[in-house]
Amino acid sequence: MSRNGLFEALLRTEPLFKNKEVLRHSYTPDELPHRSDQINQLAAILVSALRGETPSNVFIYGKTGTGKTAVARYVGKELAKAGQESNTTITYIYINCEVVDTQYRVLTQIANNFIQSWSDRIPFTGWPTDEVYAKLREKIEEKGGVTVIILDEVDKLVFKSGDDVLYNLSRINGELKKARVNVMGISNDLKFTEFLDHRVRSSLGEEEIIFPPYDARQLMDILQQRAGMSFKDEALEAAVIPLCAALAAQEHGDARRALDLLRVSGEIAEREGARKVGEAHVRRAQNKIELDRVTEVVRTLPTQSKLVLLAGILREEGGDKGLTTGEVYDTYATLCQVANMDVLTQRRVTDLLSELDMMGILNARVISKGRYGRTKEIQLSVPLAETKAVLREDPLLEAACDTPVGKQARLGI
DNA sequence: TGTCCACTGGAAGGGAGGGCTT
DNA sequence: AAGCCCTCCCTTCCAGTGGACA
Repeated sequence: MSRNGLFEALLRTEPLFKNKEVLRHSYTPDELPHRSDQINQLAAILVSALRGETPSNVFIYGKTGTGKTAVARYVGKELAKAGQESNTTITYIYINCEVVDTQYRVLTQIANNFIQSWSDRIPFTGWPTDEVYAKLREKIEEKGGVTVIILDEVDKLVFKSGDDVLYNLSRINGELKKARVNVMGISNDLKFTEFLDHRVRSSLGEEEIIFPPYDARQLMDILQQRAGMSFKDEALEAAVIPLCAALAAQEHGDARRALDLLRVSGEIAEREGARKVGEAHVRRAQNKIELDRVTEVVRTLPTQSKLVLLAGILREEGGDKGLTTGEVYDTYATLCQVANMDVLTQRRVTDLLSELDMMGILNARVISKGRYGRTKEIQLSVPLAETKAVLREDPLLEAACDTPVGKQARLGI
């Protein structure tokens, strides 16, 4: 084959996408279908900023992929735009607390928004926190008007660093003369305010907006809108969008998942050189997304958890069904020796099993076997061969992967 | 009906490691 | 550099338990 031949075939296939970016998470569309209620609610709260008053702080709740971030950013941008037109100073700052997850970094990030020159910026580390806070106050005062701060995934911040940031931000208006600050917290954990100091809770939760999950029909509208922008005409078979919507609706109405499905289906179809995206591509995309998720989770597991998981896999491969904690632990202990790792106590392994259960890698339910005691019945919920292949990538586990266990070991295989 | 198994899962505390302050 | 504090991972200890079996 000539050197050109490698790409020739790929180049000859007609692309199905017009603009793939539209399907990515980072894209904020100009129109948000089925969210006009929430947009209006939020706008009604924030409109007082345009009148020079302090808007109430807001907490926004809703599961992943329900449009919280998109709505908050959209309204924030519109508000800033309206501020410009009416000559009111409105600053809008968006912070994702999964990335910026300490009090120091949040305050620094906000303050640096007001500081243009690099040399005056607050450094990543070094300053005492209250000095950063003082600088932030000074800068907000200098700028004047209303500063809207959006703290996305604020629950991550509170769980990692406590509610000090929220407490400080909720007090800041009392210390400002002309300027005003409004905080908008976004969380997908409905119960998370229980962990907050009551003063913070009452001050930041002045208004609450709930984002319900999308149902299948609403997801279809969203997909339709984005498909029009991202795919070429006639690139999708009629069944594709309803199927993506139905599958995502089963996953608690996650629009992000629906868009992922559509994008991955398109990628698979394109790679195969298909002229249209069909139902089969969506099914394959569904499997691929799920496998990618599992692979990623398993790959980043700590070694001890990997060994516990491997113990389960080897036992199930050997034909053992309905494993108990004791059985998994025995095998785990053997594998530790092979891998030359410390053997943890059974108590600790119980916790690791519970963690794997929570991650959806296995199913552990407590059962009683009467005379023969009470235990967890463990069943893996990931494909054995693929998961084992991921574990084998870890050099520490290579030898352990080929250890005969359970029935096999007894038969001397 | 009582016993007893094989655990479960809470509580408390040790110790390593990282980050911050002095 | 030293000291302090916090977090994470782990151990030890132990009371509690659903249900098969005698």
